[in-house]
Amino acid sequence: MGECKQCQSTLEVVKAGFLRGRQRFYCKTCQVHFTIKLPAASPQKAARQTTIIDIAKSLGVAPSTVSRALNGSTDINSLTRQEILRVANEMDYRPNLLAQSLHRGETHTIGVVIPNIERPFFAGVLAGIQNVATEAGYRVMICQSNESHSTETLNVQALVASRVDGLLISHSKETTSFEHIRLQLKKGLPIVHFDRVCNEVETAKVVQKDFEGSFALVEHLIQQGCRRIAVCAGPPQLLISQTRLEGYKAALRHYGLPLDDSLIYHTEFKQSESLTALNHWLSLPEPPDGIFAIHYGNAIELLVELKHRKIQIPTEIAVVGFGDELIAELIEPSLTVFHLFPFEMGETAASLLIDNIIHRDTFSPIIKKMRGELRIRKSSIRL
Amino acid sequence: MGECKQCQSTLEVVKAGFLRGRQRFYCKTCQVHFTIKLPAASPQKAARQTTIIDIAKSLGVAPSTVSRALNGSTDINSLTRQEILRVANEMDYRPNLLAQSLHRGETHTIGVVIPNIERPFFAGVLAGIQNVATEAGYRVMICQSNESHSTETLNVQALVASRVDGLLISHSKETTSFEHIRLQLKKGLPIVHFDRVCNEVETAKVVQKDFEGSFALVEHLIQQGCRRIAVCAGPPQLLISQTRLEGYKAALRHYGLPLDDSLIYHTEFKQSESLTALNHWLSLPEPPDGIFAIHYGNAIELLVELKHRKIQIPTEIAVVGFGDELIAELIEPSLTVFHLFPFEMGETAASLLIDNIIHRDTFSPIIKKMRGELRIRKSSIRL
DNA sequence: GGCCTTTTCGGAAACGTTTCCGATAGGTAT
DNA sequence: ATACCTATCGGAAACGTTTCCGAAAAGGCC
Repeated sequence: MGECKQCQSTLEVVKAGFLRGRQRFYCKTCQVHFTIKLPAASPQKAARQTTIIDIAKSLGVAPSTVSRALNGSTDINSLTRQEILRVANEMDYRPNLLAQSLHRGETHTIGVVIPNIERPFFAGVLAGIQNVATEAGYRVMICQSNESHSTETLNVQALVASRVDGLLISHSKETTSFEHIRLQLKKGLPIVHFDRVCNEVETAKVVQKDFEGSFALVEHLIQQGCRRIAVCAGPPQLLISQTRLEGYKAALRHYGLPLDDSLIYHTEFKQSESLTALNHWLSLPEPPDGIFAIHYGNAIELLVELKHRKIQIPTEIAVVGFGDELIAELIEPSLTVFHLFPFEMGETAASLLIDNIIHRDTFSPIIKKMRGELRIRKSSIRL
Repeated sequence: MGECKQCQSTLEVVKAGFLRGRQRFYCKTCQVHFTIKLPAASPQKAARQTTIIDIAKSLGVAPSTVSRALNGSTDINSLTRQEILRVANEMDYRPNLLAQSLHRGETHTIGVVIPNIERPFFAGVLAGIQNVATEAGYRVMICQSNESHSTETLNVQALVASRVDGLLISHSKETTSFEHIRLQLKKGLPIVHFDRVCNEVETAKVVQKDFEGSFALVEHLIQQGCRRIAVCAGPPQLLISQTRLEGYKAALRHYGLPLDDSLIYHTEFKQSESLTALNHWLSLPEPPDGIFAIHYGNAIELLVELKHRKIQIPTEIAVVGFGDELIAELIEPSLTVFHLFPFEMGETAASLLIDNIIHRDTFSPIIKKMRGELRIRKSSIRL
């Protein structure tokens, strides 16, 4: 029998069931239950970072004093502070950001949700975001939706669980419902949309010149003599696809060209699709003499495929694309594009968000439009 | 005079200095000091996420019970659990990961330090890391060193302050001292190097076939008839530069070709440098008939510049590069490369690290070498 | 010496969660 | 009724910070 904790006697001790695998006892004199402690076996303790308490103990002061010394409070003797700073440095003290964040209720971290980190456009945006965020003392946590709506929702939840101070998001191509955004917005989380934005929720947004860029590209094709201009449109759900398509249509209308639905082909950013699109167009009684690809990836693919089929670019078919990359300049013939500035977009979005975080009250659902410029290259010069 | 908190009388109350701007009093009867509270003004309270305590209160149970219900403990009645889960769902409860991490002493987050997120190679690695990490329930925090040693050190410190469970790092080109790594290693932080590794510290490492790839590329050039092969080497400090240069030298030696130092040109990954390198080589009494660029970026630049100068590729000068990208295939002439698998490298590094985190005890400084393959294209086929 | 002051520090609460430990209520055998 | 048992819950401590509040000490002024 065990020995009672209070009376130290074993006389009136009886068994009293099991608790978490350990025998339980009851002392009738003391009317108290107890169990026998196991010799806790874990000498394998993970090395800890030094804490404020460690410093406090080693100097014989209170933790609050150490905190004051480290945070530059005036409520402290300068000699005490010096000593504390010395010891802190000696012990390589690093404040535990988790504890700080938990206490302050803010993490100084912003969450980013993008479709894919490998796409150069988004990588550029990320670099811009990091640049501004780091400058402002914010960390960045990145998630990829992989173009899946459910993953995007999970991403948002994960970032919210990590208690990010704000969210930057560019939607997946599947996303047509925005409840996951609305829910967090209602809870007061600052959110800024960029590139693939939506009209359904009231957030600050950073967008490209989607309409203007498309208009300029198509206008350029028309000025180069193209009369039947096909468009390789993106996923029809995406707002940017729609806006760019609008720009295309507006240009046709403006120059009095007919709108032919058989020349509009929607793709899902997948490799093979531009080929099926091309096959479709070439099988038409009147094939196109110009192609506008909403997404630069499709433009490159089309260029390669046209070359492969020995179709002359730009004389037989001219090609232009939206968005830019080194490859557009180096491929032959070089590709006419509407050049974007992803880095700047990232910077703009991040500074908008951080502003939004700091001044929660004076928020307005502003929409910022990034600059962009027509870069005319060989794939479209027919005159 | 103020009213004493204890005796509620103002008779024996005297002033007693100022404390944080507020008048302080002393009650002589009660021998107690006190100040008058200001009416705290902050109705503008940031919306809070619902907590376990909120759920507990709304159901009239203890927070520990709610925690048990949410974490699938057996120590709970299934009806109680159902109720708690229902309410939790209703209130859109999300556990505060900060509090969890603080308590558990682990964040389920891994830190990544890379030179630059915009470089396709690193973007690919990142994607691989994210893939494995997400699968294993880990979040990823990314920092860019921008090729600066001091920034890299700051990055490491920031990630440590965030209490990441482990670190993945690819060093900046400036980094020759590894104290920042050694310090964390001593504290027990699991660290895995990838790509730009070093020999100075004992960590697990994931590397490319730097030596073998270089050897294969140079061997290929020799087999194509090249006899004076120049090498556009990277920053001489980087171990991968050294290893790749070794591969180059070994191939020359193996085939009995002389080693000519004037054919070795070190660059710093900057744009203009490949041009100065080219100028240097072309000014030699015996210019090279083949160029091996350690970095694919330089290879592309050289290709463009050679075309620009109307120098025939590969007949006059053949070009090969290390590393691959879409552009290598699409440029004309297409570029012969030693193809790498960045995504797989990221996956390997991440799973190595996570394994290291979970089984801290059975760690060994293993070195994993990724696969790679010679992809022969037009820029080097002379026979 | 009494009154008032400033400087400097310690104690405790709070952030939200998990986990340890014990208490209680209700069993079931003898 | 006694001796044992299980199931289910609450309370409190802990993680590492910051911050609120007050105490102690020491000095100045009349």
